[in-house]
Amino acid sequence: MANQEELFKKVVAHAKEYGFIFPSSEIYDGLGAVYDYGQLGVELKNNIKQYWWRSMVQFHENIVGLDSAIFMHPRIWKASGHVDAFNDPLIDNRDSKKRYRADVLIEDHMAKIEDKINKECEKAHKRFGEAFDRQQFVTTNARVLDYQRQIDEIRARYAELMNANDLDGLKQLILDLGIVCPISGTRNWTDVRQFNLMFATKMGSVIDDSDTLYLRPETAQGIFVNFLNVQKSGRMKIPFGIAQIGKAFRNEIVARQFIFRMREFEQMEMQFFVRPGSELEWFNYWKEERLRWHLALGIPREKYRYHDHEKLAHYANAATDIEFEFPFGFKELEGIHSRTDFDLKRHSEFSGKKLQYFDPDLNESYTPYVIETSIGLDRTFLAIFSHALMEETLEDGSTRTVLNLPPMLAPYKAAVLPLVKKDGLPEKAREIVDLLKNHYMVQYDEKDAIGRRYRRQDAIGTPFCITVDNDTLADGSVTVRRRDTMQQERMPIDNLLMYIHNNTH
RNA sequence: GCGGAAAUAGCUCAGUUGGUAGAGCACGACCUUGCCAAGGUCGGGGUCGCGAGUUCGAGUCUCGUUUUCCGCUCCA
Repeated sequence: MANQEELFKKVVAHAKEYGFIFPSSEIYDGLGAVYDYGQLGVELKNNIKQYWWRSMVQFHENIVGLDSAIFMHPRIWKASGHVDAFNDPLIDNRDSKKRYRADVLIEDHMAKIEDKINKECEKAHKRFGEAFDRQQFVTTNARVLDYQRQIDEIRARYAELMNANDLDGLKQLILDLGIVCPISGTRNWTDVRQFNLMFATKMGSVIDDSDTLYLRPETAQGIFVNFLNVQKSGRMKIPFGIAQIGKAFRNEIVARQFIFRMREFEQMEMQFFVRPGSELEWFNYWKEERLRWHLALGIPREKYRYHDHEKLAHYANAATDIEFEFPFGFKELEGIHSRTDFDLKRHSEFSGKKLQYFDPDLNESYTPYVIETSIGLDRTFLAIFSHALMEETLEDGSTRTVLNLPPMLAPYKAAVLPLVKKDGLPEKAREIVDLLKNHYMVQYDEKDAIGRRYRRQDAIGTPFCITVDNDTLADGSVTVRRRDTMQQERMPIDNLLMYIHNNTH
């Protein structure tokens, strides 16, 4: 495990040192859990996107793309359940380190007083037997009336505080009521804090509540609200899918582990619309299909595992994660969820628009069921990058650092290196760069000894180094040195394009 | 959010009881050389994360703060 931690530190350091990933706003002390992709990172990330897009949209005739806006109508997040499910005032007990919903603590406290009233009633019932009239008792007994008055007071004060969104007042109420932590039994509370997973901003010049917009916490809703647009304009027939790559934002309470959990991140999602009743069949299809996609990157099967959800979200009737063994353990990389007709039905309800599909085969209309595949782009980046980074011990006992990326994902496909910086070799190398750069990202490097330049390319994952020497000037041939084997092969310049093509697809 | 640890050059680190900030690598220029990371010469780069305090004097001591890492917690 210590080795794993060391490896993870190396991953972070390597990513920064070679320009893959930088902490955001670093010269201003950074911004928590936000990162920037550097000059090599953006290439790798774009290549991952392209690989996903091709495998989903280009290779499936019944899947089309979409790029919906980050800003969406605020009611969308009401319909999706995001507004209500994640807007709770929370408070921590410092001794037990447990977190509670402040409103639940207060409700529980009131319930305890309610219990006292019930106990008084029971006692009176025993005393008076059949003659006991609860209604009369609770409206006349002094002790019960006092309890009731307490409850009413708390409720009134609580409602007022919640309306005013007065978090300090809520804490004071908890202190005044003498509420203790059920575990530690102490009153050592932190301040009450409002946790809303969604970032809010304002649209328009008039600042009031109706103008509050949220930065989307997932890209899926943009697909659901465009369901009819795409289906009708694209004449799509069920089953069909809509794919989207885009940024999403979550105000995580704890965001850590490098780019694994960020506040601003990128998702690659596909919502697949199917006939009701066939959803579990399609769920299983995508479950297998998506794992195949990961395995095609050449990462061993044992680095992946499925994690089936037992506790399902409110919208799902089946769910599984594809987990990857990161340096810090198996963690979710992609989710495949059977979302039923929850989303389309809710949007239908909230928008008043009928979101249905007329199925010509069945001659009837229905709300389609949805299978979602949702993969974190940054997590995929981290999985590929951390698995690719290795320190290899060579035969002579020395080590080399290699970024063993799948060639199709490598930022640079080739580096062109003049063996020496004279005799016209740099000029010849430039010609080769010009030839290749129309088709591939290539790098030119003439600084330092040739072996050093090979190792530099190894460290950023460039699969091929093309070396120009004096023979090149004579016969138009170059040596191609492969990253993985360090073997060299001599070939005519004319063959380079085809050679790179054949080895990077 | 709680607890623990760390922060000095791009990177890895040194810096003595508090007394003028260093090394290696990397980077730039020039010379030399050439097929698997270490040639030579010269050079650029740090108000020691930030802010206070103690002191004649703080990289070093104290407090606060920010960021990162580890553990807990949270994650529709």
